[in-house]
Amino acid sequence: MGGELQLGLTVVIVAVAAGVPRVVEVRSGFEVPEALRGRDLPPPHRDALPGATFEPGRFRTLQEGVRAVAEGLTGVGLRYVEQLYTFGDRFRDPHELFGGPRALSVGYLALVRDEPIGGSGGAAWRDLYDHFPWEDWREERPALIDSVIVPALERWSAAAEDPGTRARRTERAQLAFALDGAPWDGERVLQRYELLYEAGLVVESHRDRRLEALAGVAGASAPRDMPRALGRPMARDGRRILATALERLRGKLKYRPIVFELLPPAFTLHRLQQVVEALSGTRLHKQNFRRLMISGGFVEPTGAFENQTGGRPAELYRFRRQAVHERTSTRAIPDAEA
Amino acid sequence: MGGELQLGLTVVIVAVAAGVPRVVEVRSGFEVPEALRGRDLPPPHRDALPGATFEPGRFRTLQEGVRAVAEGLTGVGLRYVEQLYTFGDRFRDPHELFGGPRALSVGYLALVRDEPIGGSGGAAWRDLYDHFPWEDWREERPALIDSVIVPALERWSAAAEDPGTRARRTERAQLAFALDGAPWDGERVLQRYELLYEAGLVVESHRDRRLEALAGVAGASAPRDMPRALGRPMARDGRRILATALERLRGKLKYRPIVFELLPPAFTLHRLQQVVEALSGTRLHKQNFRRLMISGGFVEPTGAFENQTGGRPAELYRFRRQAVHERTSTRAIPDAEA
DNA sequence: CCCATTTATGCTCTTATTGAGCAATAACGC
DNA sequence: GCGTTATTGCTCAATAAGAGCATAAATGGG
Repeated sequence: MGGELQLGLTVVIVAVAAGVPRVVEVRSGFEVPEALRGRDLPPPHRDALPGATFEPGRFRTLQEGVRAVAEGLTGVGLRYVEQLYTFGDRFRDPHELFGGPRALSVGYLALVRDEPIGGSGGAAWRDLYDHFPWEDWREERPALIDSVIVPALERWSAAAEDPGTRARRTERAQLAFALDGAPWDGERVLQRYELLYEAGLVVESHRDRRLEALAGVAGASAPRDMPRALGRPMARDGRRILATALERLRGKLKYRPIVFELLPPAFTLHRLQQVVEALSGTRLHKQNFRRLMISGGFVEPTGAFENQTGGRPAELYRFRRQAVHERTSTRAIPDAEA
Repeated sequence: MGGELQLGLTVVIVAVAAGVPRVVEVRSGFEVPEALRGRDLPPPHRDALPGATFEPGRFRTLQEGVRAVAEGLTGVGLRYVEQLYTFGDRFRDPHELFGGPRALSVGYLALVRDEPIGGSGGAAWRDLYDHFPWEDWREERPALIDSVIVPALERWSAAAEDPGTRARRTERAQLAFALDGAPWDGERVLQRYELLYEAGLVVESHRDRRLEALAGVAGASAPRDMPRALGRPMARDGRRILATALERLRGKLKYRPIVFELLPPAFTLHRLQQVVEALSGTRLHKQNFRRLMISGGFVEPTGAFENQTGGRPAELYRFRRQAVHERTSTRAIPDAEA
């Protein structure tokens, strides 16, 4: 009852450039299996997260493997690395459908400073919110929530035969997208992605169902309707891993001073706030943000000033590493504005 | 450069019985390798966490595998399952030292109600704090911290030749055990265990170094001194996984209503508080705890009463599942008493 | 039956945190 | 000089949270 097993490492490498949260991506190496050439295959998605098969003999720890993969690919030094989750659902890699080994992957989150990618592997930065347009609330409530998501989720709920299922779907939709008047919870990134996946609102869901049908998985049938697909898709379960990373990042931001790993040694408080906002996807109250950073002991002034601000020059601050210890209050960033 | 790879699942199954937090353990199946019979091997530790090799063909998800392992072994239904971490450090399984495959394991946390174990696999409950006596602050600051840990950590710091290392060790010790007057942080369970491991205060650290020396790992030498060992050891990296589980559990307790998975459908507020205290390892202010539970909407009265309390009868409450949604305030339990 | 004991429950008081906004400061370009 | 832009300082109110006092409702011993 064994079957083959393959363990991969996948890294979500995040930086923030001028208010844009970005992720390192590579071209997907997916190849259409021999037996299916010419058939009605879904087009392979080209964006993929960088990763590699874990070589047991080569690294003492998984994290060493991650660093080697990521730094080799991008030439950028990882300033923070954290294990996210191990993704092991069957068929997460389409090759499994055609006799390939069961492919598990350990996902990692890595933070880097905003630097150009030096590697030669065809890696490039991309705006994180290209994949999750509904997650960026900095300007305003994203329009596609009301114009596309809500109606589609309502149709999806209504489509369930069983009233119990119907109620559960409605409730999940309300919870994930704060439709019941509750405030938006920026952290539920994965919950939202999975809901959209199940409701058939992201292309991957159709791709996977079609592949399963082609591979002859019991009970699988190619979906007929193809509603408007949301966000830029990724190969395999890349977007699920990315959603996990964003969720973790948003959560951690709140009580651990990890933003600073994304910034140069000296920065203005405005720049710092911009980075936080880019990742949390919300706007913050400027004065309160400053108060928390300073009185919380996270930063200290350098004495130097930045005068390209367009207004009054802003003082440059540096991160106080000791702040990690003092930890008087737990919070590391304030709540979003109402 | 491949080498073999083996993926295991390991489960930390937690319940609370009458104020005692307990974990399911099995007898370790470690066997002394042929080549080393009769040599000066460290005695194998008998307590082990339940687990099994993951069979790729058999389960659709890792979590299904975990449920099968855990419920098959104990006969107890898992009420909550969460992936913890994937442990992949080289030599976490001693067999690797003697030519065995690289053994990774995906660790899971599972919560169950306090029930007798029905399985036939030799599984049994054990007090969690047998393994971490320094983590239980319910009665008072554990005496062994001042009598054993602090002096030993001071010796360990002083033993470093390099002044930088010395300073770093001192700082880590202060941070982990709150020696600088900072309040005890119950969540740093893993940090503390790893510190004690590095400082040679838990037997596993000596065991591992002896094994590595026997297996001829470069740079490894059997330790000479054997200071007082703290807490009950476990096979392999069981205690590291257990520490990870306790840390996660303590953290999650604070902002997610998962305590209720450990309780019967109806319970007194006192019982609820006991369970939280057992896991957090601290005492809570009774009135404030009640206030938070009730005003936070986590519980509602059933109307029935419990009169075996020894004093005034206590009302029985039940968990309000909807509380998960309302989530007005984030907190799910108050801070510890000062 | 009264009373000490025990545990549950209700309520107040004080302080710290935090959301929100007003106002002043210090640069720039015309 | 003056409008513009952005930084910085400060106040105020609402809320959450820590701590303790007081009362209620059971038990058991004299």
